[in-house]
Formats: sequence, structure tokens, C-alpha cells
Amino acid sequence: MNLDSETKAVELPDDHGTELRLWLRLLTCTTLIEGEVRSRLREKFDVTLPRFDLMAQLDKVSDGMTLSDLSKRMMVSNGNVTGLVERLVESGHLDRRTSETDRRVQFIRLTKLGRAEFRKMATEHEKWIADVFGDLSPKDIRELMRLLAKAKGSAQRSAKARSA
Amino acid sequence: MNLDSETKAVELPDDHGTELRLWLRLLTCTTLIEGEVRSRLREKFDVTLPRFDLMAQLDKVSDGMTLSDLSKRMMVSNGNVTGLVERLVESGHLDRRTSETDRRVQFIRLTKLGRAEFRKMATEHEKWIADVFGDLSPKDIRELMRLLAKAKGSAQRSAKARSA
DNA sequence: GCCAATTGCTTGAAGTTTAAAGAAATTGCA
DNA sequence: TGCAATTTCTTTAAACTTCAAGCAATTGGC
Repeated sequence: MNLDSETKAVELPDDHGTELRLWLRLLTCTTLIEGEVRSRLREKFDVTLPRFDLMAQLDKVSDGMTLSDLSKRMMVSNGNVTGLVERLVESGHLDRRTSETDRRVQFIRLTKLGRAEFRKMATEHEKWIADVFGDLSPKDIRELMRLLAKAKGSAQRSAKARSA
Repeated sequence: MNLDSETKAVELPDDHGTELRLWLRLLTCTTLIEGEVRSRLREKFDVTLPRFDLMAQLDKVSDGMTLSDLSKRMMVSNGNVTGLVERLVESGHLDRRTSETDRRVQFIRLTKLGRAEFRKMATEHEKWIADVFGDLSPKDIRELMRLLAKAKGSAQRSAKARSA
């Protein structure tokens, strides 16, 4: 009887505990910060996080974006974006225009109102985030950025391998 | 005229850009992994992520947990947990029992079926996560753990300061 | 013991989210 | 050209989520 291999098999049926703990910690951090941002957005601006996120994507460009672009960037489903855009057009923050060369395509832009309101929120938002990470040194931040970039690459590789 | 202070004021109206980029990267990582886990859970086990998360909390304990405990640990609202538990009791995965000493309190446990199914899923889940972080060295993982712990502490401090 | 405050949970409304199916338009290829 | 794939977007159903209001039970002064 091979005691070594027996013991190993029982105690280390592949030790993936550290990765799991890492994932849970990552998730906890994100959930915590997301909840905080959500609360503050509601409290100070009476706006939901998804709407803020959508406007943030649109604020980056001047000439509009299609629904598909939005759903890819926000990493949510197409149908989801349809509904969000609908409500934001309704409230006067967004402007939708059908493409002249491809009638399936809708270009979405921030209205003047939408951009003005977003800019106000974004300024505050940036301060909140700075405060949230206030205990981290510049070096900590650089290191986190680097490691998260590596993690992102790894996760993309893993996701791609599955769907292939 | 003081050129220095002028320039500074224009170019650095508080530079919080790095923190914001860090937050977006953190969020992207989490969203990416979460989406991957969600897909695989649905695909292989036909279960939703929230249900898996809830069962994961209950699997840690043998003698059950109250709804409040669950909502605190999962960092979601009370009403949310009520609905989730309801559906999982319905499907035979959970068991609810009213406390004898405090009739407001409900103790929730995994049924035999629930625990068996969860264990199967958890084994697979752990492998997925190990693969997701597969490109990271043990040292990378240790560093990420450390920095995320620091970030979590910082975020908690920030959240607490606001609500105070 | 009384009763205001607190705690545990549920409910209802509004919104977000996904997955899946489908409609409309365009593209590419034989 | 013809028409099968593809792309873009919408729709639908079910589930998830939050917030706020509310109910019932318990607790902590007094």
C-alpha cells in the first residue's frame, strides 16, 4: 500500500482553494464598492447605477454609439440596453437616430441635458472612488492595476477556451 | 501672476484618474468572471448564480441560518432573500423552520437533495475558478489577495464614514 | 407590567437582467 | 439575381434586485 499517494489524494484532491478565496475576495470588494456607488448615486442624484453606466459610455464619444456597441461595452445583453435606452430617451437624457445607410442601426447620443447632468455626477463619482481607494498608496494602485490586468487576460483566455 | 499655481489648477483639478481606472478594471474583471460562472452554471447544471450563491452560504453551516444572516453574508437586501428562499424551498433544495424561542425567526437549511446537488456543483465551480486564474503565479495570487484585502478595508472605511 | 424602539421578515412597485425567440435589414456567395 | 446566413434590434417571460412601507414579535427602559 502506497501511503504517500493515498494521503495526497485525500488531502489534496487538487488544491484550488486559494483561487476560490481570491475570487470571493474580488467579488466582495466589487460588491461593496458597487453598493456604495449605487447608494450615493441614488441619494445625491436620484439616478440608478445602470443609467449612470450607460451615460458614462456615451460620454466618452461625441458622435454617438449603436445599441450593439453599448451592450458589448457594458457587458450586458442587447435586450437590456433596449429597455435602458428607452427610459433614458423618455426622460430626455438620450437621443436616438436611425442610421441612413443601415436601417437596423440606431445611433444613440447624450442630449445636451443628458451630458450636463452626467458631467455633474461624474465629477462627484470620481471623488467618491478616490476616497474609496484612499488607503492605497500609489504603488499599491499600480500593483493592483498590473495584477488585475493579468487576471483579466487569464479570465478571457479561460472564457474563450470554453466557448471554442 | 503666478504661473505655477495657475498651471497646477488647470492640469490637476485633483487627479483622481488612476483610482477611477482602477475601479473600472476591478469591475471589468469581476463582471467578466461572474458572467463566465453564470453561463457555466446554467449550461452544466441549469441553475442561476444567485441560487448557487445562496446554497454556498448554507453549505458552510450544518445547522441552518436565518434570513437576516443570509442577506448580510450575501450583501443583498432582505426582500431579495425572501424570494430566493421561497423558490428554493419550492424546488425542494431548502427547508425552513420557525424558531421556537422567537417566532419572527426562520431557520433555513439545505435539504439532503439540496446539499448533494450543491456539492456536485461546487466541485466543478472550484475547477472553473482555478482555470480562470490559471495564468497567475502563486506569488501573483498572494499579492492580489493582500492588495484586495487592503482595498476592502479602505472601501469599508469610506462607506462607514459616509453613513456616519 | 407597560409601551416605545428595535428586529425579523414579507409585500409591492419599479427597475434591471438574462435567455430565448423573433422581426427586419443587410451581406455574401453561388 | 436569388436566397441562405448574419447582424441589429425588439420582444417576451421569468427571475432577480432594490427600496420603502408595513406587520408581527421581541426587547429594553421605566
